Amino acid sequence: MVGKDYTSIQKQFGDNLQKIRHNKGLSLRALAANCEIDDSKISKIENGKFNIKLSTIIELAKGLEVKPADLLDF
Amino acid sequence: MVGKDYTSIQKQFGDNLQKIRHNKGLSLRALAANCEIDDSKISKIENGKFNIKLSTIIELAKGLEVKPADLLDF
DNA sequence: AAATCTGCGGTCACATAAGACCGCTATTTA
DNA sequence: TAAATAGCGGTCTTATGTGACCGCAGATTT
Repeated sequence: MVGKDYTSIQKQFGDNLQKIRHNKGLSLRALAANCEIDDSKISKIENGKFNIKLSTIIELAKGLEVKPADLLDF
Repeated sequence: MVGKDYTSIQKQFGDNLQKIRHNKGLSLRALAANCEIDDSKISKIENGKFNIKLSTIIELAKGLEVKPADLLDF
């Protein structure tokens, strides 16, 4: 373990992402189709397994049709 | 060039970051001291040279005393 | 029962952010 | 005029996110 642990933030982000996706009534594969991100990866993100990059946040927001800032509103 | 190009989004993020930093009257080194991120790296981020991770967005927000979402509000 | 959908876990090569440095050029100030 | 201060560019190693896959269990639909 070299750096700090960010799994808590990753989980918060993931929970928020999943909540928004459910609100939009989208399945993992449906969202995946909208944003060119593999569905298994979105699953991992929702479960707090990744410290994703800015570009991925942008893509997810696009696929969900929300503002990028909304994904960080938690 | 393997993936998409996100420099435009990186630049927008960087501009926004710099604007907020200036609003707070902080120098690169002052902000760096607040968030444990090297000042030269913050400079590069502000100039759109990095596709930073979620954890870095969180750290910058902490150092600037703003909400993470504010950094994506552009 | 069979087909489909949904969420999720794992693999592997590759690209790149992170982290910790150094040092230069201006500009400001003591 | 010397010394901080501010912005920025470059280097090197290491850690890890990305992208593209595969396959499975459980629920739902036909």
